[in-house]
Amino acid sequence: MEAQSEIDRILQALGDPTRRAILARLGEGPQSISGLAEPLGVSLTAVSQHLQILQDCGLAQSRKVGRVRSCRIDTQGFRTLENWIRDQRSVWEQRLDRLGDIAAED
Amino acid sequence: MEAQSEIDRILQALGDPTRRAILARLGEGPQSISGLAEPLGVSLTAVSQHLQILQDCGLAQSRKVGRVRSCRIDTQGFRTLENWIRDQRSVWEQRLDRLGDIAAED
DNA sequence: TCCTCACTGAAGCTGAAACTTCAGTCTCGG
DNA sequence: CCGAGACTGAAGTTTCAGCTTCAGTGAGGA
Repeated sequence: MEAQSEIDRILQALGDPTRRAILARLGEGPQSISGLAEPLGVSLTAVSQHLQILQDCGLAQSRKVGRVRSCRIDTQGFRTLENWIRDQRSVWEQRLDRLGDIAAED
Repeated sequence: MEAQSEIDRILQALGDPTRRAILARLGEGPQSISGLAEPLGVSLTAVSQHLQILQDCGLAQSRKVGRVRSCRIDTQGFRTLENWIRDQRSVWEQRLDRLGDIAAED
């Protein structure tokens, strides 16, 4: 299980509650690393590590402004996720339409 | 962090690669526990445990037919996930429209 | 210039999650 | 009724993701 796809990395990233809390906060507007760390009660290092993961799969962005890192939501990863779910559903629906086995098995 | 919401449990469930593999297989049609375990190279017990988690958050269903457990996709959890993403996006888009700070900050 | 503030990198710790084994239970075919 | 096959439950093991601390680095204010 090496070299995951983007959707794998997105789902894995969203699996962690601290990262979801970071994203929720970023949803309200841009934040610094300290601004994110404080309400969560974790170290700056922890937030930096999470942010790296969120950036690597396109769920967050950041850039350094002076000595402060400004973090924000990246919508690209969420679009990827939305498309993935749509694709999944269409696969099942096609299969179910084709076989018509819902009523048959239930 | 006790008593997670349904969307939290869904995302946490999808975070695991083995569970995603199980769902991918179920996407092709119903399967028994053994049918799921064999290609994954894990024990039946492991699959049972994962299935329990997937059922608890509405991503899979199963029922026992004789001595075989028949497992399938549950679309309910995926609908919940799809709605969650839509909601998230609409929140950000509202904020960005209101503040018009994309160009201003970049 | 010097100090503080905001972070970063390296390295180690720890608890929860994923996995295993093994001993049942229940179903079905012969 | 007996045996094999499909799971299930309990209990133990192990890995690793998320966390910490601490020692830098580099920006900016006094």
